[in-house]
Amino acid sequence: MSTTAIAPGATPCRNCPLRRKPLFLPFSDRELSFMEAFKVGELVVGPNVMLLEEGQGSAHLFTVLRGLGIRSTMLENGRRQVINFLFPGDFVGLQAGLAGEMRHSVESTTPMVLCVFNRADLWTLFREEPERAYDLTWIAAVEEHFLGETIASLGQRDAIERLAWALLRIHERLSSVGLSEEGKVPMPWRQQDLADALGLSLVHTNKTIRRLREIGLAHWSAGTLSIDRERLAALALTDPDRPRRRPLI
Amino acid sequence: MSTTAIAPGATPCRNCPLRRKPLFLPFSDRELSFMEAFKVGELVVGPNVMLLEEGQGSAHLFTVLRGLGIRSTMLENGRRQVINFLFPGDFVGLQAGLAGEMRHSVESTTPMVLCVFNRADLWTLFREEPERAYDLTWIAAVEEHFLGETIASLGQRDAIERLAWALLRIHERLSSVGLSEEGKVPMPWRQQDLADALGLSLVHTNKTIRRLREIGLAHWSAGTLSIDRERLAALALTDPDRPRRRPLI
DNA sequence: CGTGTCGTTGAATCCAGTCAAGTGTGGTGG
DNA sequence: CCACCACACTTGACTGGATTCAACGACACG
Repeated sequence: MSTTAIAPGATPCRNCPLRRKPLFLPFSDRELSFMEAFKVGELVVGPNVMLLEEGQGSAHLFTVLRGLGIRSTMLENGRRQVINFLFPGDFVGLQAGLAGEMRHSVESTTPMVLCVFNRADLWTLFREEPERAYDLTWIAAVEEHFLGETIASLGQRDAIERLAWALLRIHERLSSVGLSEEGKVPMPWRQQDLADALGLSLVHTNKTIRRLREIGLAHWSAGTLSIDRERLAALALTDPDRPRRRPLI
Repeated sequence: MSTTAIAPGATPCRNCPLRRKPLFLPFSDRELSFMEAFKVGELVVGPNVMLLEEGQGSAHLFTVLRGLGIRSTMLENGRRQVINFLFPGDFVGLQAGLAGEMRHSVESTTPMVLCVFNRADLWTLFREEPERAYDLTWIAAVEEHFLGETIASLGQRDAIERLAWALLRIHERLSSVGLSEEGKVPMPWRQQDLADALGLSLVHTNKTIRRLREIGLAHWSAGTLSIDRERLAALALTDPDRPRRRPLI
């Protein structure tokens, strides 16, 4: 069911975040040639494939081109925490790229296509392409912000607020990468995944989702999610129009 | 009671993380001269001073030279989440430095001394000092890892495990920057701060700390903390000797 | 057609939050 | 000097949200 293949010298990463925003803008010729040089290949995997495993080193960094995934860690007591979900445009493996070992696992949920880079090329990037390096750090800082927001949710919101916040965030993120159709977005993860992400039990997650459906705030079935954005945001106590990405310098 | 002062051209940051680890190693002459150039001044503040405020822009980045602080955000429902505690060697404001606006507040707990940088110099850093830029990104990646660990704690550990984990982590961190004396480290934060960091109520935090004291795992009083490291680690379900920082590339 | 996975639902239990009151300490001003 | 207040820390009692246990239905798959 799951296949992996690296296709060296494949087409350049038009969706790659290793450049200035906004997403989906075409690269310049100079950028294209650079990406070609830095890129090692393209990784195509089926669903439910472990891309990076906790505790192991990796010679590669990845950029998600297509598909959705999960970044998670296992605690010493055997419980699983989903750190975040992976969307197209996400960068994966910087930590391992810098520190040399993975502290978390990365696995695909849907089939995925990833852009593969050589870890060893990272230093070259910083030396010869300061703009790219700057963008990379910017991505890390944005990522850090999102993790901070997650911490706030796990620490200070109750179950229904957490669910509202998570579904809203996922819906926004998928819409921003063009995966929304008539307000519906793909939602391929299991309830167990969402429960592990929000620090809730599977049972309570299920019942809370039911509550959201009953009051008409979110419908999630058959791998598809549709929401009442305004009212969900009110419940999540989050300003949905809060600015996220500002101009650099 | 609280004073702030910027002293331009002060002594270079011997404790600054903008360089390769380990901490406390002296800078090379080249590094020193660079730090002198990049550094704008030194910020000295009293306890309980708001250094950066949520929603505001800042022209500066900081490095903690001395003292302890708090990084926190306010949720829309008025509840506070402490993202993390600040120790000597921490870098503050990268997110604002890149995104232009703070999404969280930073305040001092004890008197602090910080190294001040110009946000606008960040791009110069990337262009002219790729090594420093690399180190900066490495710091961001390490920070990201710690936030991931916090997420796992808030999501998957119960109250006593969270406390054990937090006290262990704080003790380790303070020891690593040389603030330990005979196993005792300063612990200037309030129980309310720790509660807000761990997503627990003040009352329950208090009672859990009491439990830890009664079974002899941690003593925290009068701003001083001492722990039984081995048994606390066993309770926190964390391997205390897990390697944290590996060689670069 | 058995098997496994995921989703769903009910009941009982318990951990953690809330409410409320009390202690101790340091600072302030009469 | 002492009354008073502000603040952090304690402690007990009650409540409730979330977990756990358990069972069942739907569906895909070999």
